[in-house]
Amino acid sequence: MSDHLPCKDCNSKCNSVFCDLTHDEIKKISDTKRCITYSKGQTIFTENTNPVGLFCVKHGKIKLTKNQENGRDQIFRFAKDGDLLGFRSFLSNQPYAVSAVTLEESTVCYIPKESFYDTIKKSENLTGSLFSKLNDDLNFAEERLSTISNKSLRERVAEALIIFEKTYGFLEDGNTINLQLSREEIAQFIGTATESLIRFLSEFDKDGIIELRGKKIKILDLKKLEKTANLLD
Amino acid sequence: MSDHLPCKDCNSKCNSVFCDLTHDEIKKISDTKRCITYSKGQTIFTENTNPVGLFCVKHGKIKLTKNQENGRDQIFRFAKDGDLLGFRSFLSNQPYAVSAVTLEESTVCYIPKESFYDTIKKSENLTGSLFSKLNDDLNFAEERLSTISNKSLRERVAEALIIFEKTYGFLEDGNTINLQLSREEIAQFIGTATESLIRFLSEFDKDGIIELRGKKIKILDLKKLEKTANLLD
DNA sequence: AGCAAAAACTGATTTTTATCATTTTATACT
DNA sequence: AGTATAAAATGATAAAAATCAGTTTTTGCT
Repeated sequence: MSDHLPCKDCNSKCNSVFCDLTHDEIKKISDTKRCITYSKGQTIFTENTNPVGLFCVKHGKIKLTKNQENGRDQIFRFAKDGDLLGFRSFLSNQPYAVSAVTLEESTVCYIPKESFYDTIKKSENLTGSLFSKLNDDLNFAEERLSTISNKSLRERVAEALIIFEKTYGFLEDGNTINLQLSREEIAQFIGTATESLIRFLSEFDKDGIIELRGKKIKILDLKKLEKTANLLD
Repeated sequence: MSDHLPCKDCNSKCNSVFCDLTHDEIKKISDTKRCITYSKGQTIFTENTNPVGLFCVKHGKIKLTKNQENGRDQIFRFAKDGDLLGFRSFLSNQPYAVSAVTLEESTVCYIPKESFYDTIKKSENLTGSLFSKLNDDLNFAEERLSTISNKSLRERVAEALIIFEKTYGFLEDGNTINLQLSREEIAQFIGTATESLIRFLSEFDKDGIIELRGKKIKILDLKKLEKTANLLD
């Protein structure tokens, strides 16, 4: 499935690194891009394969995972509207470090290497945005590193829910997290056993901090959740 | 203490992002830099303070740490000859995310923001090197994240020793790791309690994989150590 | 050299988390 | 709708790691 709205008219443009490009620059990208719609659970690219281009998320939710030696997956981070995928492999000329898999139906625009490379050479703005994006990713990774090595599982479970909300926000009701993951996937993000995760979710539910309805999670008491995550001073 | 060898004559030049600069470019950096020698345990810069420039390691060993909520420190990574410090804060115009503390006497060259900024605007090479350095740091952080969430403490202890060796190499004898940390610091890198770390070090020593002599650690059987770290196929 | 302080180490115990086994609930399919 | 299958949940137990308490060793200092 394909869909060729020009980049300049894309809702996600200004969440992306292309926000400050000139008309001509954005047109160049736009003319060479190809938009693809993936249904839930499809793989956009796979770790250790060679990239031919990069991807910009038009809309959707995507997990970035890595296969571990022990056979399990780990979720490293999430991508949302406007996020650029695979540009690190592009910049460093190396295979993809992670796999990208959709968490719901998502439309992603493929940008060939060449047109991106031409633009980056000319545009100072784009270079700056890319630095800033890389920097954000690194900050996120270091935050996670710090969380995983210093916080208890209980704290990490609470923090994960807050991260989900910060990344994708709430549904219209104002308190249901706008992301549906399996318990296994949540555990893969937190770095724990599924059963252990479930225990803490149930506990938070019992304590009235959250409400579980299948895969939907409502945050009933954000302050308490933040406190549980040890995120308040 | 100060020492003004021009960058072009610096041994660490080609371990640094300045390796491929032109004569003029390197001269500009060189003319504005200021080299400072720190003794062991001194702080070069502190997290959450505002950067006025960046630092290039002429020679020495430096730990990059972050203070955790629970009062403890965590060591994120290490810097060695040629490494650039504080450039992320520079690029993103944000306070330092980490503190830099010397692990032994180290000479570090301070480069004012302006001269670096001028160079980066003109030099495609420098931009490329910076991307590549950021990318390496991010890969390292993600590797660590994956290690900490998926490996047992035993495996992580073994892996840490290998990382120390990969970063700083061996002494002339060919098997003593060229880095002396306190047990507490090693634990801060691995993300564990000091006592737990000590137990595994003692175990490896007993098993003939390593030899402990105070803070000096000899690797007697690298293959076994790699196997213990789960790093072989 | 001798002493105080800090760091390294060891043992016992508790806490945390993973694992295994099983039941309950939800989901997908004809 | 009814059944097969997968996912979620719960309980019991085992394993891993942290903590606490104390001893030994090392280091730094006069």
